[in-house]
Amino acid sequence: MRADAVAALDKVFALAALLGKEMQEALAERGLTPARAEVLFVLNQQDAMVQRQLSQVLRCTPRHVTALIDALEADGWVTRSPHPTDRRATLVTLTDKGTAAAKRMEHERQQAAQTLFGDLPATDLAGFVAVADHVLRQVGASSGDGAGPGPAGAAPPRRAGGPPG
Amino acid sequence: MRADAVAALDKVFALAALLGKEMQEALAERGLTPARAEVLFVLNQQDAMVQRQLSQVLRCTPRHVTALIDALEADGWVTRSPHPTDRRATLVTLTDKGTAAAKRMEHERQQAAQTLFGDLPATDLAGFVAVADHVLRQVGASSGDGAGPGPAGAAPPRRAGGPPG
DNA sequence: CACACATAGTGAACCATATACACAATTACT
DNA sequence: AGTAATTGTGTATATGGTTCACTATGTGTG
Repeated sequence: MRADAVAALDKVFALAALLGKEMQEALAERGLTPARAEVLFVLNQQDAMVQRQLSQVLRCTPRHVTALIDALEADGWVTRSPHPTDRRATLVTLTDKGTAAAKRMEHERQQAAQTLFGDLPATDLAGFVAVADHVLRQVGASSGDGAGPGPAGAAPPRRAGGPPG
Repeated sequence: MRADAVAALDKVFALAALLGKEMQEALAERGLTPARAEVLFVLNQQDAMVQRQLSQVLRCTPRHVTALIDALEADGWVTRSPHPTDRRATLVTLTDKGTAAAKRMEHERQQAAQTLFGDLPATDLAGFVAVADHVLRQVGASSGDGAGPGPAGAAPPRRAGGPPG
């Protein structure tokens, strides 16, 4: 039983919790939520989408897309328009406000990456990413083999600082 | 503008998303949710707590604790009992079922850590944790200085595999 | 003792994320 | 023409949260 492995797992969740909270607060200042911001992000990459497409890209139900677009449309981030050929479908397009927000967020994402990782040696960063990739592979492998219930209590200390042991 | 920094940030979020999803599914199989599981986790560490204490440890509102305990009590994970001296307060105690679940989750958390990180050299792991710590410090520093809006669009690719550039 | 004030839990109402099911309109296929 | 698939959405539900108001207590002060 390696204690450093447990510490590493705790660290990942501490990081996720802190970054997630930070991001959420920054979004809230703009009147956005994570889920809605992601819609803007996706629409900024592949302009104008039908809701069905969005539900596939976002990996959520079509029903939830309806709700997200309802909210985004109400606040003027996107507009709904009829599909030119398919009268069942609805096209979702970013407004100017939505486009500006998406571009700003994309820029700030890269800026944040520089702030957080920018002053680290390239080798350290490469090592970090290599370990992360290793773990990502392990997750995929252990979840697909049908052996056991998986890491049920993996991340109890969701609020940074937890018990590092 | 370092591209590897952006890639590293993406990796962190990919990791968080995947592990989080994995954990949530494992908990669901036991009839638990992340928030409720955390209550069991906390109660297993510091046995028997008053709800007010719980709200402080969990960093949520007392009202939400009421809701969480309602759900946990309904499913037999915990019991409410009157505080011996303070008639306003309510003591929350793990049932046998709750204790067993908490211990099992704690065990599986350590097991998961071994699976995910166990076969990595100690030096790699130490480097990983060092980078994570560095980032945690950076987050704390950049959020407290009141300069700018923070990483608004830091983690759009919440569903693994996003655009690594 | 009486009164003011703080504390503990909760009802009511609300928002965000997300799901399943049912259903009407429309399109595609036979 | 008729059946099957597709698209969006109404309704209901679960989870994670919050704020506000209110009751029942405890605590401290004059």
